[in-house]
This record gives sequence, C-alpha cells and structure tokens, in this order.
Amino acid sequence: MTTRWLTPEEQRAWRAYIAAAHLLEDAIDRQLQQDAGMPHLYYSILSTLSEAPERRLRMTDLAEGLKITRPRLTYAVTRLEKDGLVGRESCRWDKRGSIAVLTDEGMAEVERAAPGHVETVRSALFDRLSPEQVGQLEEISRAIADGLQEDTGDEVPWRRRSSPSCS
Amino acid sequence: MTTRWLTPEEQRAWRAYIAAAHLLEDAIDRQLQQDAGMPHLYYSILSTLSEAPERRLRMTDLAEGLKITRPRLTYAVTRLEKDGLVGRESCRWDKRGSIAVLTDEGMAEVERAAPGHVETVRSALFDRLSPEQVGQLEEISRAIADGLQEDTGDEVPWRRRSSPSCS
DNA sequence: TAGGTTTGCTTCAAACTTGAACCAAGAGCT
DNA sequence: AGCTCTTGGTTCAAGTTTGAAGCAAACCTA
Repeated sequence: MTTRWLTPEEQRAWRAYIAAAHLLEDAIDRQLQQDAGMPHLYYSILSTLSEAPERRLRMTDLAEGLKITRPRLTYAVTRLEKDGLVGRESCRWDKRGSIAVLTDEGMAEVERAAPGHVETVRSALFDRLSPEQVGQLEEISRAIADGLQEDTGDEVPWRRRSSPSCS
Repeated sequence: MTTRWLTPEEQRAWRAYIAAAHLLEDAIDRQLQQDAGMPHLYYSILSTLSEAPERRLRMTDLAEGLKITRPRLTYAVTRLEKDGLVGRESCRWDKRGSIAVLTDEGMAEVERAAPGHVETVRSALFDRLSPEQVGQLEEISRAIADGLQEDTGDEVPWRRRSSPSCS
C-alpha cells in the first residue's frame, strides 16, 4: 500500500506539537532542577506517591501510572532513596514485590517544591490557553493515550493487583 | 502571593497530556529505533536537513529549529557523521561556523525510513483525531511555544544569520 | 508436587542528555 | 591596532535512559 503522507495541516500540527513539547518539557525540567534539584519525572514520582493511599505504591503500578519503563523507575527510585525522599518496603503477600514509600522528608520536599512547579505549569501552559482549549487538550491527550494503550491494554479489572498498602 | 493551584479540569488535562506525551514519544522512538536504528530526534535532524536548501544548515539554526540544546545537537551530529549520514563543512564567511550537510546516503536513509515513520505518526495520532482536533492541537501547540519563546525570543529579522548555503 | 512458564523487579553495558567550562573567531569600542 | 565582550561550537564529567539479561518468587498444569 502506498504511504498516506501527512496533509499540510497535519504536518503543521505535528511540527508545532513537537516544538511545543520540547520547549515545555525543557522549561519544566529546568525549573524543577533549579528549585528542587531533580528532573520532572522524579518530582512526578514523589507527587504520585504523595497522593497514594498510605503514600505507598508498588513499583509496577507506579511505572504504569507514569507510563515509564520499569528500569527507569528503578533507577529513579534508587536515587530518590539515596536522597532520603522515598523508601522501599517489601510486600509481604508477594515476596517479589517492592513498594515505594514516600518518607516524611519526601512529603516535605513535594510540599516545598509544589508552588514553584505549579506556577511554572500555569505560566507556561494554562495561562496561555482558553478554558475550551484546556478541554480540547484533555480530549486530544486521551484519544492519543487510549489509542496507544489498547494494544498493551491490561484492562482486566479482575486479576487485580494486591492492595495498595500491601500490609 | 498565595499559589494558584490547578483547577480539577487543569489537573486532568495536565495529567492526560503528560501520559500521552510519554506514550507517543515512546511509540515513535521505538518504531524508529527498530526500523532505522536511531531515535526520533536523530531522524528529525536528517529530515530537517533534507528539506533545507542544498540540504545544509548551520548547527545553531538546526538546534534552534528543533528546539534542542547545542551540545545535544553536536553529539547527535557526531554520531550521524560516524554513520555516514551527514557531513560537516566549515563556513567560509564565519570561520567559527560549522555546517551540517545531509549526505546522499543520509537522504536515502530518510526516504527509506519515512513511510514507516509517517505511518506510526498517523496511526498513533492523526487517525485518532478529528480534523477539528488537528487544528486545535496546532493552535494549542503554538500558544505554548510562543509563550515559551518570547523570553528567549531572538525575533529580530534584521541581524539575520548567514545564508543557509554559506558557500 | 515437579516442571515449565510468567511476573516483578533489578542489574548491566551502551547510548544519550545536561550544564558548566572551554576555545577560537567575530564585533564593538577607543 | 589593542581590549573587551559576545557568539558559534565543542568538550567534559556527571547524570539519566534504554533494551537486553538475569534472578527469584508466583502461577500453572499435569
């Protein structure tokens, strides 16, 4: 089958998206690196844990939630552990399992860094968009994510993982 | 001033965006790595050069166009040069300058890899979006990019760089 | 309950990215 | 010309990411 090339509109959209994505991720990484000494992903890990029940999550769940590979998460958590911001516990129900726990220090760090981070996200993104555009962005993002996950889609509600606290 | 936290809509949009961006970039990187043995950025470099006049561009212009840092570009071009896909020329008007040139082999490689890449972009992104959404995505991306560039904005049409070909 | 497969996570080497430091060449004074 | 400041590009060390192994604990299925 002959290639369906991108239309001019699609090309423009694609290039604009790539550029914006680079610029945005850079801006956010830079701000967090400055202000909290860690890249965006690491902050996301802390932030995700801070909202989880008992501030703890299994590695795999964390990786899945953040859409990153497990080796990447392992590396990140190892560093955050060295910094004293997270700890690891083993799961007593599944001895293979490893659970990341946000320490008090980690929680404090999230709370300290959050305002600056939010301010950056706001000024770089939401201050530039109309409320309709915010909705559109969500729609578009979901469409993309849904499409890319349906292949890998472990959407099996039964066979659920162990309880979050796992304790 | 007290932090203006994200509204629930903004939070949803932000998270959806982060997830989609990760998934999309991963999918594209994976495909290109498989099919062309290089990450997305490297392909973008080749692709950008392929459309430039005389297939050549100054390093700084290339870095600016792709919104990446110069060290990153230097590293990438060094590798692509080792692979024989690009070459470097020095600019005779500005002896500091370095110009990346797409080789014939590089051009062939872009042409070989393009269909698969486009197919991936299409199936991951554009097949999922309505024409209106494509327009919205472009708008949103431009709003973000414009906002983030106005600080750094070298939007000075005079004081232009040397001619693209620089020869 | 033994054997084979899958799952959860880590480890490893190689590739990539980052920010600071560096160097040489242009530009703007005086 | 000489001096300084900026610009274009690379280099370097430290940090991060990747994909392929590796390993042990579950999960079959017989």
